[in-house]
Amino acid sequence: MSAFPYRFPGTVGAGAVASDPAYAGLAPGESSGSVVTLAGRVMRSRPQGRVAFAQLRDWTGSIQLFAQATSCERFEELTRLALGDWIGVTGEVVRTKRGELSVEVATWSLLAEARLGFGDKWRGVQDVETRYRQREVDLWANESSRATFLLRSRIVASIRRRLDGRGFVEVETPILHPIPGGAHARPFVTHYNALHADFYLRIATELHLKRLVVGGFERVYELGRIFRNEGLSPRHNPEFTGLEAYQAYADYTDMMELAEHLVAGAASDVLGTTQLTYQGRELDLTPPWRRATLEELLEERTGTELTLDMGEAELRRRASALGLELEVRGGAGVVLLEVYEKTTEPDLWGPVIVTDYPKEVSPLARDHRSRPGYVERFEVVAAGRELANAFSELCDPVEQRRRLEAQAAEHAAGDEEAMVVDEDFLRALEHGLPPTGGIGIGIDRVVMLLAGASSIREVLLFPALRPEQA
RNA sequence: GCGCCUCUAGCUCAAUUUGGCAGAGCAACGGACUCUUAAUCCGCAGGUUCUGGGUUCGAGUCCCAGGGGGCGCACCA
Repeated sequence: MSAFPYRFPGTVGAGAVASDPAYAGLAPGESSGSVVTLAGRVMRSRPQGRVAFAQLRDWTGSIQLFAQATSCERFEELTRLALGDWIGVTGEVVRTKRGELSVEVATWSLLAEARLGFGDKWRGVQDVETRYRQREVDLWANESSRATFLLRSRIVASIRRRLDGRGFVEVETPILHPIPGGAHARPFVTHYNALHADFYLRIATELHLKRLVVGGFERVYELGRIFRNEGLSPRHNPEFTGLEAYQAYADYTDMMELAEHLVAGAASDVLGTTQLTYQGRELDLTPPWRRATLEELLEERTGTELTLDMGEAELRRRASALGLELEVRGGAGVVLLEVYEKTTEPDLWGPVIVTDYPKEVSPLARDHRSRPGYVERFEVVAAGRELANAFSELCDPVEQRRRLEAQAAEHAAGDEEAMVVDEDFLRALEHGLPPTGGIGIGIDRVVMLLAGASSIREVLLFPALRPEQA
């Protein structure tokens, strides 16, 4: 039997009481006459003989507790609480003689003990390993961490609200895929015992979502976890949150506007502005964002003209002249993209909408309506990082089969990240995919930008880490 | 996978270039205090210096191996 209560109903937020305008006019030493009930952790304790002060913190904020030996039940016991103990209190809202709005404790209950501490009361917990492995400690010890994750939640809510507001329907598609598809990445493999078959954790939601557009879901999105079997870095986690949205009767130019609407909209929803500072540098997300072709940006950055038309040999020659050692195999499109990613993308502060990618590196995007060899695709780059990837979707089942078979040949030749042929997807296209625009947005990276985080681990509650050995 | 950096009390950090008794603040614990704000004051404890070897009269410090973490590279079209 535990001495702790099973419930403690009727609480209001500490932050709400602290900022309630009803108490703003309360003079030092004055009582409000209103009694409130709160619960949270004791994060500071300043017993002082026959009176005592403490800070009570819950997830809405904190407020000072005030107690007098003459009016507070079990006063001595209250002053001996450990920092971090959970308590529930009831008392009158007062302002102390020194002017601090407080709740004068009349009755209280111990809800749970904290047997371990929450770090240095001034500096918190700085050790990043502890902060990642024991996030529950980090959230109490470091106010900025708590703020970041509350911000993340609001960003995700903002994006959902804006998509819902435009008539998009949220769906959930399988995470376990019999064959991986929709992106160029190595998958995690798992085994399904009942089917005696290996399955793959999804590397994208693309193919199922397009099948839903075929099924008549004209505006559809999924916001969920994607898994890629890749290395860890400050910008990569093996599981991350992706948004993919598909809109029938739209093309990639519509997706550009949607990207601006969602990202700039989230900024203004959660920060109240689209002009921010990231890593000490100004970043203005106010739409419209600059639009430029990949080749324009390449030439701006390198001072060298590099186009698909000049062919693989010439592109490789010019890349060498720029001092690049390319190890990629592939044609002109692969080389062009590689040079762009090595020389230009990391220095694009943006935000900029980078358009018109080589068809060779975009097996799911529709041919450009006026530029042979290119597809109607763009990426949004901000702070040197890719935030979004979008295209006019390839609708032609015959062309799509050709592209996937080419991918499958690459896969068979040893490229583990190349796609394989997904017959279910191709059959769906045979039923007719209308003109459709699609976009994928890396939610973690958007959160990083808006939260000012330099590492993706700062915006993931439980980032991937090596298991500790005994 | 490779390179560089890093690991000291529960937390935050010291420990004389160039090896010489491992320390402080906070937290905890005991006490004082009727308005504190990182409360203050008195007292008392607190260590496998990441692990295992080695060099040395002597290692937190130097060397080797291993582990965790950070950053960079690779990977991530």
